[in-house]
Amino acid sequence: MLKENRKKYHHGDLKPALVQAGLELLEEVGLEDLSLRAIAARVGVSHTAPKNHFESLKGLLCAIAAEGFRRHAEEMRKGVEGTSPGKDRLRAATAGYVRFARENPELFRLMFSSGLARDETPELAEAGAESYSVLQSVAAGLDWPRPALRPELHSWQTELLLWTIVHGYASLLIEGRGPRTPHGEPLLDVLEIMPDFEFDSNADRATQ
Amino acid sequence: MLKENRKKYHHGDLKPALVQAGLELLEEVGLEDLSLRAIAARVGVSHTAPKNHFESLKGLLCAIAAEGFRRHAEEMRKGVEGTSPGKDRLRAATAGYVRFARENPELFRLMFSSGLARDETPELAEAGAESYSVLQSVAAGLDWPRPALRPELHSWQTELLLWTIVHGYASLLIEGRGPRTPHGEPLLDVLEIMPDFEFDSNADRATQ
DNA sequence: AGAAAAAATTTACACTGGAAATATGAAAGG
DNA sequence: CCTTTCATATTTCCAGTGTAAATTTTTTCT
Repeated sequence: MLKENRKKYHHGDLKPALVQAGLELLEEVGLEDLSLRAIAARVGVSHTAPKNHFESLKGLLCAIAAEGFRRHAEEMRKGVEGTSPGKDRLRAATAGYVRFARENPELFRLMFSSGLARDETPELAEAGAESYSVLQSVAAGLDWPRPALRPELHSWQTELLLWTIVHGYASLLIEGRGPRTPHGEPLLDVLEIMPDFEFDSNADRATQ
Repeated sequence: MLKENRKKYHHGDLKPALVQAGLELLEEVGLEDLSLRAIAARVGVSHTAPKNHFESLKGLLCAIAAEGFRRHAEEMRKGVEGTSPGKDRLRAATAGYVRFARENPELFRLMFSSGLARDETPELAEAGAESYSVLQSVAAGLDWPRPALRPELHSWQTELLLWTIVHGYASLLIEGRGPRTPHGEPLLDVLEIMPDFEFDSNADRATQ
């Protein structure tokens, strides 16, 4: 009986509005200065209104981070689609991963460096898994044949290695601690240091 | 004229005492709940006393993080000394890096994920560089001969790759987002996924 | 219409970091 | 020895934070 297109009561859709406002404010003021009261004020409600939709500030942050993971996954998928398994796909996925971090540094920090994973909601866990699954599918294209340097690596190790490299890279980059070229400029392309995985045309049939 | 062993005035050595108390409280209550007032209270002074030694809370956090980087470097050096350049040294350094992160997760987050690098003090910058230099010296042992997979990699790229892998690994580990084996257990040894660098006895002479 | 439930506000409280004025105590100069 | 000086620490105050409880407003259901 709910008419979705009609404003239902006081605000209408406060819950998603808070998430949206939080996403905006997050990049504007930074993670440490993001406050529940400021988010509520931007939406135009009192600072206790969110309590009806989120248990606490942490709950709201979980929802914001979850939306972040969905966009993170989308950013990688966007680049990946249309590429063939192998180097092009790897380039597209890693580029998407790093691009997302550079364009949403505070959101990226909320997702990965805020300790939110310790008490994450089911929604957040699922969104995080969705993001990782994109990387997994890319790694699947590298799984067979195996990386030349470690012929004995299992596929889950290849995935982990890929994730570790691209994540460490993005983390250090947005934190301002490197990576930099010897000339001091930020190194923006992770592929410049990515170890060569071995590709050939048989990669397709290995990707189930 | 200063007699170091005698209490000099009100407190004595408030500055290092605050850093020490901060290091302790940090791991006890976590980065987000660490407060200036709690640190001051632990030392037994008023919450405005730190103002005489640190410009603000951020300044105190910088001093804590700097001490963290020194211990971080020490943790790696401790394992590295006595090893010969190559795989053993790599194992020791990476193990130290990850061990430090596991034993001081909140401190590690303060050092690398708190956005402190944006307005870091000279002390913090120097301590961070000291820590990185240990990794550099280890990478030097891998520099010649070059990693098998990317024969064209420059030495700074090898350093960066090594740093990226071990840092991404430690970050994901303490954040609880992986890395995990397929059975769900945390993967504690980064070498299980580390790409093989090529070593031989000539590595020594290449390390100047 | 009236009852029930949901949503949002008001008020209050215990925290936080920082600014300003004040007090304390140690060192230095006569 | 006494006083001055100055770094150190305290007291007081303020604006801001998240959360809980009681209350008001609006929607929904019978």
